[in-house]
Parts: sequence; C-alpha cells; structure tokens
Amino acid sequence: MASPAAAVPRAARTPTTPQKDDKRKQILKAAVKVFAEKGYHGCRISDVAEEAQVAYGLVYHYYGNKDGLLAAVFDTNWSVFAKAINDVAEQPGLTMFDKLQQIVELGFQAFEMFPLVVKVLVLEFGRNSRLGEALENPAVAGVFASIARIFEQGKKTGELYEGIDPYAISVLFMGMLETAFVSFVLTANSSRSKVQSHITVDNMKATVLSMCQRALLGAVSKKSAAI
Amino acid sequence: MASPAAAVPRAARTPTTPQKDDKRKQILKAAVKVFAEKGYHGCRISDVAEEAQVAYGLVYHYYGNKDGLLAAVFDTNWSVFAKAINDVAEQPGLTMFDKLQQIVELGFQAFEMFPLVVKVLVLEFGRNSRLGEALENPAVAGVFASIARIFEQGKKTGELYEGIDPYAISVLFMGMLETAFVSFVLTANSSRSKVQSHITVDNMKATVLSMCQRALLGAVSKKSAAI
DNA sequence: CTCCGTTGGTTGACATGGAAATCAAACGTG
DNA sequence: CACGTTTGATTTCCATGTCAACCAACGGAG
Repeated sequence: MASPAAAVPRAARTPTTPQKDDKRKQILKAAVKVFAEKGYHGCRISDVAEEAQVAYGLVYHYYGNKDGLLAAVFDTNWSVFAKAINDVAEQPGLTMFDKLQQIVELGFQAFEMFPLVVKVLVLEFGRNSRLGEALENPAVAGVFASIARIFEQGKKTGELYEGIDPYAISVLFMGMLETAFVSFVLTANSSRSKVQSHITVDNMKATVLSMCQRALLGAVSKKSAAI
Repeated sequence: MASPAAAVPRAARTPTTPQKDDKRKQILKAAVKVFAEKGYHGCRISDVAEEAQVAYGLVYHYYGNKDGLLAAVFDTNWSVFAKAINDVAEQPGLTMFDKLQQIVELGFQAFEMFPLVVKVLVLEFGRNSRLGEALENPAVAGVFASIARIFEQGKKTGELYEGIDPYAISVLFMGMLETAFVSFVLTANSSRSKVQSHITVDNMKATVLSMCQRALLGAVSKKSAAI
C-alpha cells in the first residue's frame, strides 16, 4: 500500500515501456490505439496484446471477449466526457449559449488532446448498429439528456428561437459536432491537417460556434437568460 | 430475340417470387435488406443468398467478394442521390436557401421511401474507416463539392452570413442531415416512430430547415440572391 | 423434325484459412 | 506452500471463397 515507487523493479523499465505495471490499463490503452488504427473489425486480439506488450490470454482474462474489450474502452473514456458535459449543463449562472460554447470547446479540446480516443468513440461506437445500440446506452442517453436540458432552458428563457424543438435540436447539435470530428478523423490523423480544401480545426470550431449563435439565439439579453 | 414473354415458364413464377429473373438485381436488393438488418460485419453471404432466393455461389459469381457486394450496393444507390443533389446545385434561378431546402426535402423523401437503403448508406458506409474511405470516394466527394458550391453561391450573393466558411459549413450541413437519419434509423425501423421523447420525422425536418434559415441567411432579399 | 453439343447462367457441398476463445502450466509474491 | 497473475500453444469454430457439376435454352447437323 504505502510502498514507495522503488518497490517496482527498475531494471524492467525501459524508456519505451509504460511506467504502470497495471497491465489492465495497458491493454485498454493499446486497444484504443489499435481500434483507431485498424478498426474494431479489422484488428485481432493478438494485435492488441502485442501493442500492449502482454500475453494474448491476458486480454481475455481481464475483458472476457472482444466485445467486452470494446465496451470497456467505451465506458472508460465516454464517462469522462459524460461527466464533463453534465457538469456544464448543471452549472448555474450561465446562458444557453455559454453552455453550448463550453461543450463545443470541451469537444474540440478532447479531440486535440486525444484524437485516437475520439476517433474510436465516434467511428467504432457511433455507428456500430448492434453492440450497445448507441442511443439505447444509458451513458449516451445521459449526455443527450444533458444537452436537451440546456436547450430546454433556452426555450424557457426565450434564448432559443420559437419553433425549434429542444430535443430535435439536441440531436442535430451532437451530430454537427460528431461530423466535424469524423471529417478530420477520416482524412488525416494530424489534428492540424486540412480537410477538403482548407478547413482547419479552428476554422471548424468557429463555424460551429457561429452556427449556434446565429441559429439558436433569440433576442433575449444574456443576463435574463442565465440560470 | 423477338420471342414473346410466353417463352418464360409461367409455372416457375409464384406470387412471392419477384417477377424479375434478373438475379443480379435480386441479390443487390437482398443485400440492402440484410446489411440493414444485421450489419455488414454481422451477416454472412449465405444470409444474402437466402434472402435473394439464390445460390450461395451466385453472389460470388456476380460480385466477386463481400466487399465487392457492399461497393455495388453503395454505388448503385448513392449515384441516384448524387445526381439528384447535383441537379439541385446546378439549377439556375434559385437562392441558396431554396437549394438547401430542396436537398433537405430530397433526403427526407429518400428516407421515408427507402429507409433501409438510407440506413445502409449512412451506417455501413459513412463510418467504415477502410473500404473506400468515404470522403476519398469520388462519388461522395462529388456530392460534397456540390453542396460546397451552393454555400459558395451564398457567400457571393451575401445570403450566407459573413465569417462562415462555405466548406466547413457544408460538412456540418451534411452531418446534420446524416445524424438526423441515424437517430431515426438506430431507434426504430418505422419512419413515423418516435425518437427519444417525441421527435417525429416532420419535426426533425422542420428543425433542420429552421436551422438553415436562421443560421445561414444574411439580410439579402431572395431576388438578388438567386442565381 | 429430332437429337445432341455448346454455351452461359446457376447450384451448393466442400476445402481453406484465420481469428476467437480455452486451458493447463509456469511464474512470482506474500 | 498457496493463490492470483500471466503465458501462449492448442483447440474450436465458422465464414469466405472455390469449383466441378447441373440445367435450360439454342442452333446446327443428321
């Protein structure tokens, strides 16, 4: 418990070896990388084991089977976003637009810091028609609920245009974000690279925010809209 | 050559058997259904053959391999959308919003008429990181180019807000549409059913259009914006 | 007019390869 | 020594893709 770091055999640590001797986490991390690079269906468990520098069987020991591994990858990483988004949604004293802005910021930050994680979440999970059924997954549904609550707030305060459905718009909002990431993820791995002609990440972010501002905001002053 | 239809043995035709003796098309049609129901990776060629009421080997005879089948499904169906969208983009005398509206209409019509086709195109193709690489596919790129051209028109005529990038917004626009379909497709097969709480197809369509109108339109009159 | 060989579409049992999952043994730590 | 961790060769399974035979129409020869 209280053992100092020295308890771990130093000789075993090469610069390329992760410091953690927690192989469970190593596998999870390797899975993200391998799934991102070759796709869930395109990779073998042995690829993950190799990447994690771990025996084949250990993957099964910890995660049961391939689906279990993907599920673990998802749960572990998504829960972070879910919590962050939920926190934003609940935060008092902010307007609808403030919150949306923070969420967009959150998403793009995550994408720049952990592009592989975002790639796996978006590509391997967002569309895998079976396995969790996406929207049926409580963790996913929770995020949608949070977003929807933000738009409902906007509707109450008049910040959201009349005639826009809070639920429908929450789906579209998430879709915009998701597609933005997919467009980068599918064309290059570098987060600063270009899509199509000349779209940069910053450019995309600005456009998303502009959309939110122009598309949604009624003529209500920020003060009265804050909750 | 000039032989009448009577040449075909009538007895072989049962009411449940498709009239076409063109098994090639039968296979394509069956593939759409099977891919939509079980997913590309989740189904076997034998499933397709069975659905098409055709021998296993015939699928290979016509389409070479499983990937070839998916590619054929995509090409066949996507080309229809591609052409329609391109036509809208080129049509003279319409404002940017007119064109966007037509495209939205087009998409929702397609979804209501051929939900399975849309499901396959969106789910199995949109995210399959290998296989055509989506955005790299010329047929897909062509549609994006058409959409981008519409937004560029808007930029020229001032119909599109200043500071919104035509290319970035074209990605987001497509993403909104795609997500709208995905949200229906993942939750139910009936196009009239509800998602989340109470979102209907009509509701979603209205919201998308509203977004376009509010988010994009500058203060330019329609007349001057038409091209 | 009938018969048979040819051709193209069609069949489905089978061989193949490859990946998932198992499991019994080795390890090492307390 | 005992128990949790780790190993990786072995087993199991099954979907893909192959292939040799089948059939139905046609046309030319007898």
